[in-house]
Amino acid sequence: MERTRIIQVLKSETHGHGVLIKGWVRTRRDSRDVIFLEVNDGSCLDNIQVIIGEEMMKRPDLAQVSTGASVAVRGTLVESPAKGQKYEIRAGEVEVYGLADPESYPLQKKKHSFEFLREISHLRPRTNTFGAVFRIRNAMAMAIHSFFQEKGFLYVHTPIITASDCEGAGEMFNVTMLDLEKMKITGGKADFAEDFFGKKTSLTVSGQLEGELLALSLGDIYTFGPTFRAENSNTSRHLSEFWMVEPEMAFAVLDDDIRLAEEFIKRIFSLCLEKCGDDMAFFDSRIQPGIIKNLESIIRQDFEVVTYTEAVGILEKSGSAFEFPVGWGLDLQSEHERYLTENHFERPVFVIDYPREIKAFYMKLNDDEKTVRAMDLLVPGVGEIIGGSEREDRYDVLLRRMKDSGLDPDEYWWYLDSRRYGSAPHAGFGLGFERAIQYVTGMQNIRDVIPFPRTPRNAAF
RNA sequence: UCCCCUGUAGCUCAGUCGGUAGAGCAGUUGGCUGUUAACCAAUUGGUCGUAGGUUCGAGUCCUACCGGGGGAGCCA
Repeated sequence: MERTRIIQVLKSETHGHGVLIKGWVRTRRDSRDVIFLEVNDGSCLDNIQVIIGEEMMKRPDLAQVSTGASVAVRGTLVESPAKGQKYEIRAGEVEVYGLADPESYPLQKKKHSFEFLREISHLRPRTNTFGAVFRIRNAMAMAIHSFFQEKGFLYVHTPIITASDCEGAGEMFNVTMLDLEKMKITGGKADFAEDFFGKKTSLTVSGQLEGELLALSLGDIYTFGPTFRAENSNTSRHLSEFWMVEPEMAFAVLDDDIRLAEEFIKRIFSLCLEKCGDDMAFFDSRIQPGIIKNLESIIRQDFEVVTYTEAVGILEKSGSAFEFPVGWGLDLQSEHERYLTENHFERPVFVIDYPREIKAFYMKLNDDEKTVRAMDLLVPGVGEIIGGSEREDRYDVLLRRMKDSGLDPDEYWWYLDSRRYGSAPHAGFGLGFERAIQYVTGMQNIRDVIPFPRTPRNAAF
């Protein structure tokens, strides 16, 4: 007999037939004539109740089965005579794969704090919350792929090891085979010519520059992969290793970028609601009440578009006492972003045309020479979720902007070549995958939406 | 990196004015029971984050360091 996933068993239209399930025991309750096991196999939030009758109760291996043990149960799917569940399995045969010593097994039936569960990241996927989070993570990854694939975007792979000294997005991790221990002892200095690649290399902070090259060859592309930032940020919204989605469109301007971003957000949110109804109901009742309604309203609403200059005007006229100053040329702080999206517009809003001084060198300069064709999507609850721009496609302007930003154009000869030969207008954006998951699930800490988080001083598991 | 809070049993926490360690849960044992946050009774379990200091005496006060949380900056 073949194993059936518990999600399928619980959805059965009929009963009375034989089933084989395999999973991990969530709880065990003993009665005089029967043992009740709640078994979960990760396919869904719900457990299946297994009934072990008198004939097997005395078996020594079954006597030791407790929370955390893994079992296979072959039996008959029957309607449950008691309240609490529609079906249960009357066990005919139970095989114990692995026991879990109750004296040391850290997961209890009660609720644990997320801080504690983070210390046992190797076992936390066995809890309701983390099972649900990782099923949503899967659904969202698939939603991203299906959205872009349906639109004809090519999924491209950009390098993880890069020789670009600075991609303009924070501190980078070095990649080296040099013997650092030896250097420390002898007081020697790193000679990167001697290193594995013959030059200094790092882990990528973004695949965007390479993504642009592929867009300027293949049309519409997207990357979806890990990125690394060696910033010493200790917050609930930053990871040292995180996943990023970066679409890039050739022959596209800022307006196309905005339309793509709006459609993209609406689509991945609705696919999560559609594919993970039970898990979303769990987040709505246990993690963040109202999250489903909130997502549904985002899917329904038209997003607002304002220029940075207009946004600053709104903030100046708001009469709100902000902790940080508001003024043209200053970057918008979290509190300002949240005021715009939560208090003023009460919906997602794109802020465009930022001052060039506070944005990256590759963003296209507007005719006013003061602003660039950047866009940030702000959403209620978290603030910025997407950042993007139309790229500077004029060779001479890009070269000037690069020099002004203190970058060495020789290092980026390959990037500049894309503007020397067949340059074309193009635009794209970046979405932090984990932040999107945080938004959909309502999970407060980004460390709890990735299975094994990497943060400063933390790389266990 | 900065500011604030915090660290006591496996987990969640209490511990008064500085006087020598507590609860609930889980675990263990026994009882009851188609149970479902099961229930009832008994019971094991502690270098109070680490290192100094003040004091007759420190979980409690002081200093430094380490860990965790919240906020900020940077950003995605």
